[in-house]
Amino acid sequence: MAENTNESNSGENTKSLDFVRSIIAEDNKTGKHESRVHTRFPPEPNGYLHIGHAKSICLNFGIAQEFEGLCNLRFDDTNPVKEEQEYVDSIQEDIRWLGWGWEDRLYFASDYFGQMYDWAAQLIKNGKAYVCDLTAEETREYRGTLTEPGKNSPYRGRGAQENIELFEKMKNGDFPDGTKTLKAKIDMSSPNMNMRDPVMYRILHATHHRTGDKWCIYPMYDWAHGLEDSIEKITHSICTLEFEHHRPLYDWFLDQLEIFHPQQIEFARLNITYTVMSKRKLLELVQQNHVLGWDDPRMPTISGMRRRGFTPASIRDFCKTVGVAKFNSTIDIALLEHCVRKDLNDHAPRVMAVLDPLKVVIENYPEGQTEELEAINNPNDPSAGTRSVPFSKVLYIEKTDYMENAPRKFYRFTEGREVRLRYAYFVTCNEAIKDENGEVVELRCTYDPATKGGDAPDGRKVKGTIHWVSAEHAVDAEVRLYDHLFTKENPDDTEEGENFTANLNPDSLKVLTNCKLEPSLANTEPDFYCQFERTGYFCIDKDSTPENIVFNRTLNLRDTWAKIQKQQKK
RNA sequence: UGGGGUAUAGUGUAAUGGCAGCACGACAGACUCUGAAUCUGUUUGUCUAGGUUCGAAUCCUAGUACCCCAGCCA
Repeated sequence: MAENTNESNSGENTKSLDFVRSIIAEDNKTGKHESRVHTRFPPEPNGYLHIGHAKSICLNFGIAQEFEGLCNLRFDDTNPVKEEQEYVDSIQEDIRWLGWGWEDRLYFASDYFGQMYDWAAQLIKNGKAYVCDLTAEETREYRGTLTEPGKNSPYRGRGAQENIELFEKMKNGDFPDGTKTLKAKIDMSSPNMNMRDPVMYRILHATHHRTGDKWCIYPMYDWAHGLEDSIEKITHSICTLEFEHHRPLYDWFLDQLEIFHPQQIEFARLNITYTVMSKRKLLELVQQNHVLGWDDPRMPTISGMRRRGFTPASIRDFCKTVGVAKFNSTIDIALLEHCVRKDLNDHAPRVMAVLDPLKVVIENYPEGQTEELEAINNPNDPSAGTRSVPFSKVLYIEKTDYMENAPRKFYRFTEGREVRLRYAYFVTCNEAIKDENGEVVELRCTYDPATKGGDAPDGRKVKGTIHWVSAEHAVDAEVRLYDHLFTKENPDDTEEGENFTANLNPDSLKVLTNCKLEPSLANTEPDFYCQFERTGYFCIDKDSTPENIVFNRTLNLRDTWAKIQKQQKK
């Protein structure tokens, strides 16, 4: 089932299961559905997948894997005016990238339109459905309100034969859009609005991305979805909470038809702080150019997170960690970031790169000399080996690694303080040279030749170790820094009359163009990712070219010093 | 004020009548050639009020708060 997932836990073990898995384990035990487990992920191809979908994907494909069952990918393409092939393609790419597969079980609701039509005719013959001539507005009026019952449509009493004929004419395109619907005959006074004669088919003279102009009537979700599940012999139809009060209708259709009856189970959708999760809002961000596209690295879309450098394993880990329940919760984005850092920490090779360069001259280092120093690729993974990094008289370090009149707690460069250049030497700063504006532009330093490699033979210690890049050998690059897309935990927390976009973070993207990389980064693969030591995790952006190397910052490293500074400012 | 749901630490999530646990966060310390990682410790919780019981997060009763539903969207 899953192509490269490590997570495995048998659905039968005694570990605590979430409520969905508990239901399934129980059904398995009692032999319901012959102890078969078959789930499905049923996206509508009307947008890009986001992290909320990933939760559902991991749930459905994960359950199938754990219970040794199957999970189908099914496009719920019942509304041609909103759906496009582009989305069909991107959705498949994203699910595969996440590490899941569906073998030959790729299905489309549109392939079932014929069967659905026949079943509708059956309901009509049984007096359970009728063609209604009410307009959309009239239908709304007849439906009643939350506290008042609706009233029967004047067309409710049409005979079966008349209904059949009208329905066939609807199918044949004899009526314009919106003039007729097929409705289920249930109960206009039901306290559940969904049961007040819900629409099963509407007339839509629209070209469908798969069936073309073959159909001009299209089934509504409530009518279609259970049938799709039933046709595919789905045992457990897992969906989100808002479908809870659609379940009686889901059940009603299947009962009337007396066909295979899957069990619908609802769970709470995923919410995360500092971002939005509705397709509508994501679309608005894209269309109003608040972001650069669906795959903007700040977006919570799968494609955005992929471009940002989040790994499939970390997203799967996150989805597993957040759990499954019916409580409407909001997950702290720090948990997502934790899962990403955890995976990257294990696998990302370390390199040195300077984002905001400050020139350093080692005054007592021989002019024109270059030494190759050995650097460890991943301290957490000895098998990653080592590489050599060139050292010379003129270097770059981060501007933030020097401070004038630094406090004792500042372990980096300040006049007279000895620090270690990682894998290189102990170096002492003698003087900071300033430009006419008083800004520090260069550090004059001396090194201790006896400390080559980074250790002092006399055993003396230094508190600080900083990264550096040899100026002569440095590779230039552009680096894009990302931060939360919104400044508020809940972007919908707005002033009266404001839209969630009022909470957009103006600093969510910062582009740095004068970054200096160690030379090993001159040629990298398109999907290369790494850790810039002491800075964060980075990956090559799709905009990167050999002439203009572009890195995205996936996430910064946790930064205790920044935290201390922030506290002192308060 | 119709109906359907849900309430456990700052945020999530376990415990199915028997010691309220875990993760993330926060805080403190150890270690450190990444102020990272790692390790150790601390902190904070059963929505409220009654009841049943030797014993209640769990069962009962009554409240409270929040979410969802009046598309020919899904």
